[in-house]
Amino acid sequence: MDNVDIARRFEEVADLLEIQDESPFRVRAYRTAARTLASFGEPVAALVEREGARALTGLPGIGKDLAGKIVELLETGELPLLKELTAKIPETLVEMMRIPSLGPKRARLLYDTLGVETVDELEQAARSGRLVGVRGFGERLAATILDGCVKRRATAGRVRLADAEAQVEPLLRHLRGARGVLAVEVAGSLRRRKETVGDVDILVSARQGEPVASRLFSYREIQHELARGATKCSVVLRSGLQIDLRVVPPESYGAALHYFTGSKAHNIALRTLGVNRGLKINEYGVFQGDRRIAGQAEVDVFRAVGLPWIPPELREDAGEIEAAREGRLPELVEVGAIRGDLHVHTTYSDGRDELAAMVGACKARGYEYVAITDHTQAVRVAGGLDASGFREQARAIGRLRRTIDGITILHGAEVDILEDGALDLDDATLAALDYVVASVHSKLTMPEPAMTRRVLRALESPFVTALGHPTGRLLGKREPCALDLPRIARAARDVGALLEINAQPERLDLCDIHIRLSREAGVRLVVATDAHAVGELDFMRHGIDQARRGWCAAADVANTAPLAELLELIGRRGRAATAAPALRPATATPTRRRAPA
DNA sequence: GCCGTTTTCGGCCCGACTGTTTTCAGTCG
Repeated sequence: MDNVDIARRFEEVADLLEIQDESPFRVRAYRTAARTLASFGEPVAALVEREGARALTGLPGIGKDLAGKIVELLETGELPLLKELTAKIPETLVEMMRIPSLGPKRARLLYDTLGVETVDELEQAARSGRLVGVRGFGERLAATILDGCVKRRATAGRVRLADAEAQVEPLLRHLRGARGVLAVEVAGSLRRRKETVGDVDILVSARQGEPVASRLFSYREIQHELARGATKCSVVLRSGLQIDLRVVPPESYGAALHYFTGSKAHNIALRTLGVNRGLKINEYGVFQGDRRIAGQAEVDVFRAVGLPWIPPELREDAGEIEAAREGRLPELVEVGAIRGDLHVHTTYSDGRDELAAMVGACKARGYEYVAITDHTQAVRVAGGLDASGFREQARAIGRLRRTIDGITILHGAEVDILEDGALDLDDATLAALDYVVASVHSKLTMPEPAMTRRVLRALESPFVTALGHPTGRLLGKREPCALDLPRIARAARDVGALLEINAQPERLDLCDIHIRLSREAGVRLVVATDAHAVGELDFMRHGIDQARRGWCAAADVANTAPLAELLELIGRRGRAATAAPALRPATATPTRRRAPA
């Protein structure tokens, strides 16, 4: 039972308590504890073993009672409270509660009056008209609920960040055309760069709300309206994405931006700081009595409670407020700091663009280096290379190095980690490469101990530079494989291997929590696109978003280093001596090659 | 259920909007 498992149990308890109309503060206590656990870098089991159960009460939001429940879960894997709660009401009500407009109260009411227990039953009840007539339910609410059931089936609730962003850009441009608009900005989880978003919050600064609302409702992609108020509107786009729009006057814009960026937990924590200073913080400003003392700029809201500005990516109430107070906020890595892409495919395997095109595109981006990392043969669908294939590619890269200057080409591979942890390429071939990404592509459902052993064995190879897309997850499609990530991180640190933050929008693997945990374990990370075409080199920014959510500074990311430093870094592995000849042409100064035209 | 430079008891963030109901509860962020 790891931290995330325990956190999940606590969330379940919170949901069930809420449905049973328990004290909202008790509910919140479980949610706070769940968040603390989910983002805690070390397994709590290890903490308990080392310092005893009492140490748990040192964690934020965990007191004597919850510490006891954690220990109980660690020892027995069971939580009697959870059993007690599910004996009283079905767990499936929790799913029902996720339907928009249905909360704990209404879910409970429908269960009590109609015996509705699941989302499917809810949908049937809505279709048959049985909802109307239940106290507090009219035609409109029934229709909204039915719509929510259908949508839930279609989208499973959340949209990938990159997809949401692509839909929002044109809408933002549309809104900027409204009369009297001073500023338009995205807030919410999109601004926090969360990997998936439930809906999109847009904030507009303007004196008058009505022209902005009219402008919104004239947008052609709108499917239907959910709410239309003087300062707050909600619509659903044809794609199913929900947009919430808020209009505030300029003197409140900063406060509103902070407010609607969230996260909710971060806001609560910040407001509590305000309360302690006799301040009231809401979306209109920071108030001392009736007097507004801040609100125009976001930074002033933080200043009012004695904090520096905190980047949106960190606002999860996961230690950022404490770090800000103590001056420990990291200076987050930016996409402009990236000096090269270290995971790139070409037509040698399953890439869609030729070697020269990929290298040229990297050079055009201003990169100092690129690692060409085609698949090995185990990945048959990808047309992976064998040893002779890599020798042939090496010759092609050699020729290209003589004709292109200004960028250093590292010859690499994305070598498959086989079922037993062996690598899909012989040592001699691996030794001739400059950069080796080792990745799992098959048998992703192995149990955790076996999968962990498999990856640990791969990391033992002195030729492995980085572990590629470590958990193999595909957002919304495939769960991460069972892997003892903290252990992998420690092993990577000990052997000097890098952990990859794969920037493919559907991977974003590692996730934010694992990145932070790895960083804190002292592992160096690498943000790489895994590009299979020139256009995918743009994915770098998605990987950087993820790195920032994981508290990474530039120094935590290997490919922000200049070439010489990078080579030193990856050369720390045992293969430095053998790899040196292969690197020599790559490190030659550009002036020794082609003369400038 | 947590927490404490107001406190070990009594607080616990704050407001907009909807739909339903005749003054407000529920939901949402």
